[in-house]
Amino acid sequence: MRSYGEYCAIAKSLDVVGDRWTLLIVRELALRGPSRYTDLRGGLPGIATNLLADRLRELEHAGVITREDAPPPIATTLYRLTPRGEDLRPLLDELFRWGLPLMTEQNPEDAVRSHWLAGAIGLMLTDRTPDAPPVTVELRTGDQPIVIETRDGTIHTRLGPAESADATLTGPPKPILGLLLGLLGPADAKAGGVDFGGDTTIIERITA
Amino acid sequence: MRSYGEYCAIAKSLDVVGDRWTLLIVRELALRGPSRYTDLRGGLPGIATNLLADRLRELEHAGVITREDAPPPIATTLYRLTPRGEDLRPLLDELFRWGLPLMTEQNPEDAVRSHWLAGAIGLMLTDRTPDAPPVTVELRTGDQPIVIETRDGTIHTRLGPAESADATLTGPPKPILGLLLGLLGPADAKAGGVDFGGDTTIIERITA
DNA sequence: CAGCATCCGCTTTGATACTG
DNA sequence: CAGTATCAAAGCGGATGCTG
Repeated sequence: MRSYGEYCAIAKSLDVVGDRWTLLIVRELALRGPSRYTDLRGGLPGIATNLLADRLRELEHAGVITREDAPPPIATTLYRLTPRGEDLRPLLDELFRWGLPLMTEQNPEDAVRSHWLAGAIGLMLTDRTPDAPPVTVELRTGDQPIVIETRDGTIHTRLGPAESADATLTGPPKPILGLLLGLLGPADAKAGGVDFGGDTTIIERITA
Repeated sequence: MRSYGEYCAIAKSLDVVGDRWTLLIVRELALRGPSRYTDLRGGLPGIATNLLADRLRELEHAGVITREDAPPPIATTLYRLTPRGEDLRPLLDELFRWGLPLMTEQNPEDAVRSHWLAGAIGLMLTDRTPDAPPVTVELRTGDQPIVIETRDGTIHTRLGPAESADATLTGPPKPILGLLLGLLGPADAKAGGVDFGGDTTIIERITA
């Protein structure tokens, strides 16, 4: 990207991370941790491969990421956020918060990746009864299951199946999100295609 | 900008405000309040006028800004942030914070506008002795003076000359910023071209 | 297969000129 | 003042090819 040529902190930030795809690459590294080139591409559907290579170079040059050889026996290079790159997390959080209302419009051709939802869900849920025993909810939507766990009154999310879920939600991402956000009641969510499993009262405990 | 086509809140935010110039237009409206087309152009040196017109249309369509006729006798239209647009302020703040370290590099051809600095300076200064009598500092840099005032222990900034400043700093923006950020001592700031006026001990009171 | 580089058609941007 | 019109240059998306 051409520099804006402004002596302004906001413009200088955008000089570095304002390019198309750049912040989404940072998002991938923030959500997945150190990643291979191919995994990044999988999380950025539609990016041209040369563009990904260009952006990674620029981000490395700007001190936002580093490339490193993975420890043996894995023969690949990993891309990782530097501390300066980690400092972008609050910015990603703000983008997430501002964009959340837009999630009510799901374009049919929108790609869905569970890890996009997982990392963000923790930002919007709270455990209403933190002193009650911890619970586990599994969301079955997107390309892999999402596990929501309460620990010490805070919400944690991770990918992959739960060993034992107290409740499960299965269905399209939009009504599941609507339910968790408190925009949809259980009846509306069911009508939207969500299947409830296990102890459904738990859902109320963690919805916003 | 083409949509990223991702069912992800961050990507959906960027679908709306990720275009080149878009967030800088929001910055202008956030810093200046309701503005005329020509004033926006003045705060966005280098933007092509057709592009500004395009972006304003898109932002209006996205519900981020509104255009309205100014009250008589002024015959012009004003652009103003909607509440949804105001919600972008925390995002601008994060961009500002992340970009602040980049302000140590000032490209000689970087444009300087006082209002870019003024709105942001309040984010980084604190009054260390809030119980002491309020003070006023005037910065003479950029295209117009900046007034820093302490009120009730918090820092306020505005543009335009101060009626009576307790201290003044005159010179190039970079060393003035370095001084206020605590990166430069008074001697270094002087060496960088900063002229001190009035009671310079006040500067220490408000530097980060 | 992972990790790019090259090429090509298309879209977006930047610069300038022009108009109500 | 507040834009629209035009056009060259840069950037992007998609396909393909190369290298360890």
